[in-house]
Amino acid sequence: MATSRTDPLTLEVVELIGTVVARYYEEYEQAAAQHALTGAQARVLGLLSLDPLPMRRIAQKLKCEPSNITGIVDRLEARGLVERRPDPDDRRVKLAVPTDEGLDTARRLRDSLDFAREPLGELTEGERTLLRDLLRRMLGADVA
Amino acid sequence: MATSRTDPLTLEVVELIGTVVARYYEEYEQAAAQHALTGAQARVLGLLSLDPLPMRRIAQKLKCEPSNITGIVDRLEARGLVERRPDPDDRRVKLAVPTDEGLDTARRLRDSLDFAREPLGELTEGERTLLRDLLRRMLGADVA
DNA sequence: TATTGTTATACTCTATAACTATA
DNA sequence: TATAGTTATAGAGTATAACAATA
Repeated sequence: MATSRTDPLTLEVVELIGTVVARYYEEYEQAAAQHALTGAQARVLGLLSLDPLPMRRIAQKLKCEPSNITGIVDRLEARGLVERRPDPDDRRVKLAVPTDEGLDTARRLRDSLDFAREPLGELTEGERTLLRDLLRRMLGADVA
Repeated sequence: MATSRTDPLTLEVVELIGTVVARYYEEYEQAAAQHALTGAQARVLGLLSLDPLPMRRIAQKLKCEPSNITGIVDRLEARGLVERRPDPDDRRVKLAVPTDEGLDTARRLRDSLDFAREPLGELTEGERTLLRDLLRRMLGADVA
């Protein structure tokens, strides 16, 4: 475990990252609302648009209790964006699968997420490369 | 308004930032929970620990409706972490002021927020300076 | 017996609208 | 009239515990 740093430079970087986080979150919620989705619904739909998943796996990805996913998928299913399908290999499992409309909504949601694309326009290609490498190193094994 | 970029490099940086945001949020909620606070309560307490504020100003800072702040401050007040004080200049206004215990809790909360301090340990001082400058440029006027 | 998904419950956060006390 | 804070209400997310179906 690395020693915590409290020098002014590190504290400023932490504060800057906090600002990025706040702005990203805010813009994500706004983008979701523009598609009449809550943040949680948008996150689940975005996840399923990459790959259909059993209910339990969704909870693991979102780091919440499986019982919560029931309601979120209920609401996405009522909107016609997601379907529950039985898993032929294990009849206990239900796969949550996006419908065509769900995939389309997920795609438009991604396109409307201008955050960090617009601010990144302030940087040159070389600077974006530098930023990418620094973030990769910061995040370590997770993105290796 | 800058043109949105969809080149692979920019998309990767956006995804990396998304990872940072998810991890930061998760760790913030955990740190709050360790002090028996919700995320919203921790954010309000952290804000007030810098500067006591009228209820309405808290809502503006958190970008939510003023009616929500009533309940959050109610719960912080019930815990003895915050007090409502009348504003002598305008008797409509109530100032939310952290108690000594509230200030102490806010300080310990900040100390336990190791996020972005620990991962930043992976970077040299020169790299942290570089990251700081890139984030400043990205965020533009907000942090000028 | 263990696991998957669900239900039931309680709490918190959120927005909206109506209310009160001041200004 | 306008503003600050509150209350009332309804919807959504969250964790916990108990349950049915299946493994």
